Amino acid sequence: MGGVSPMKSPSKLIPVSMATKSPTKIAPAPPTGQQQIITHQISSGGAVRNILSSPQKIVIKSSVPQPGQGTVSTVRTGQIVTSGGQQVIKIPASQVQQLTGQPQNVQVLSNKMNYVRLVNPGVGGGGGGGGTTLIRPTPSTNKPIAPAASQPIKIKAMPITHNQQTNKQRVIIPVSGSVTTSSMGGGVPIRPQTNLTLPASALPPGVLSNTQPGSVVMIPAHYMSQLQSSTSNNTTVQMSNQPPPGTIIPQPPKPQPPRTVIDANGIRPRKPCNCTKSQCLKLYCDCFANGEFCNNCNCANCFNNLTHEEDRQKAIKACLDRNPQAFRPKIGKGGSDNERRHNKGCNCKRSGCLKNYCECYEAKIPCSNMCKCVGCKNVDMNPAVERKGLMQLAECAEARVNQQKAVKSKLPSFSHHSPTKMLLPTSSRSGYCRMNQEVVEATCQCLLAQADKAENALVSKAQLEHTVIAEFSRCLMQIIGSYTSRSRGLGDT
DNA sequence: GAGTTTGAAACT
DNA sequence: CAGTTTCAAACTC
Repeated sequence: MGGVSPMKSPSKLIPVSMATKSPTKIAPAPPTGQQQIITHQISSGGAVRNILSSPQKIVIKSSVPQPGQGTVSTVRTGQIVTSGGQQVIKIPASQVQQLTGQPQNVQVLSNKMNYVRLVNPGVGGGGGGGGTTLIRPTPSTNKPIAPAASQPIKIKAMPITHNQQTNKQRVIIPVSGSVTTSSMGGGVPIRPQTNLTLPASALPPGVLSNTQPGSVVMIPAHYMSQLQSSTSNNTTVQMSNQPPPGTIIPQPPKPQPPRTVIDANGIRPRKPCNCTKSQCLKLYCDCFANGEFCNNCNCANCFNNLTHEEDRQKAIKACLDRNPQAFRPKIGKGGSDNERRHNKGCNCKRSGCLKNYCECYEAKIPCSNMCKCVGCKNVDMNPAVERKGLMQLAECAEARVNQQKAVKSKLPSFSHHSPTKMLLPTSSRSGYCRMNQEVVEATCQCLLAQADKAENALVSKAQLEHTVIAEFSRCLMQIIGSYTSRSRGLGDT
């Protein structure tokens, strides 16, 4: 079978034991339904907090354009507002200012992977379509409002391309400029406007192209999420903690209990990483691999933050050089039924793909023919379940033969090998071949032929089953006979 | 919580 | 591209 179990058609199996955690390296399954209020917690002392501490107020409205959009809104920082059935995220202008040193306008995109983009006046971003919401800074803010921020801000929701699988919202904050927005209804995908040489599709969030006007900083949207959650608990942001202007250092506030709360989008918040040697700039780091800044992590010597943006970008580029798909979701849609599957497949050897070491198992999807795993038990349990039963029967029989032979020859038992990838002696270079697809299919065809034959003969169900089982027994003996004869041949040499 | 196991990523 | 090393998460005790 060429290393692939024929039973690994991607679909429905999900072992009962898989109920626990969301994959950390893998984008969670897409949430359903409309946008909901995000409930991430905001950390104390992190970049987010810094960003949020400004009294200035910007409303981000993210979602499908609806009638009623386009009204002018005045909001308070940190508030979550429902307007016209939509959720409104309020982002303090200082969040941008913290990052860029300048008042910024904000653009929010889409309801999944959203970006906020701040561009120079005249740089314009903006896309077409969709309604526009004008947002004004709240006059009652207790801080002076920067001139640029005092201008009404137009915000349009806009769909973002790619990353549909991650369902994460991200914010792109350009270095300076005014506000442009585009709506979800046909907006133009946001791309870095500067000299980034990476393809936009490969650009992970958090990439800062440069600090020139018009450049764009992409900020993982969980910052925004965190903002929201923090403000959902405390309707107003604590302004007293405002850091000095210009401080944009996302200090990963350390140890926090693992967040187990699932937000309203159905997304389990990312687990904090614990990287110690990678500086969170390699794909070992889940945060980095997911294109996110570290936040609330327990990592040491972390460079995956805005203060090390240059290093971070280098690392991103290095990763993309090695693998242009490095930042694409590992779980994609595959097959005719469009079910989730691991794009690369796993390579598990010892876990049987039944532990979270296995990325497929972790993502709660059965292994597919993309996988090169050994001893895979993370197989589809659906239609082919009967076939699988037969296969397992055959495999168990083979395993017994192997064990007996191993005992006789005092060789290591093969019993640890995959039941679905039983090794058979052969003349191949490796010395073994697997019970391959051809054998399985041939066996199945034999069984089907016998079943058809019996069916046509109008025999009883019991007789039909007996016929099939007898045929299977014959096939099995043939397979085993083939194995043992070859094995003898090999063993003698 | 320390130590071990595991497999992906990185490296050679 | 295969083999090895490094790394961090998962797991075990």
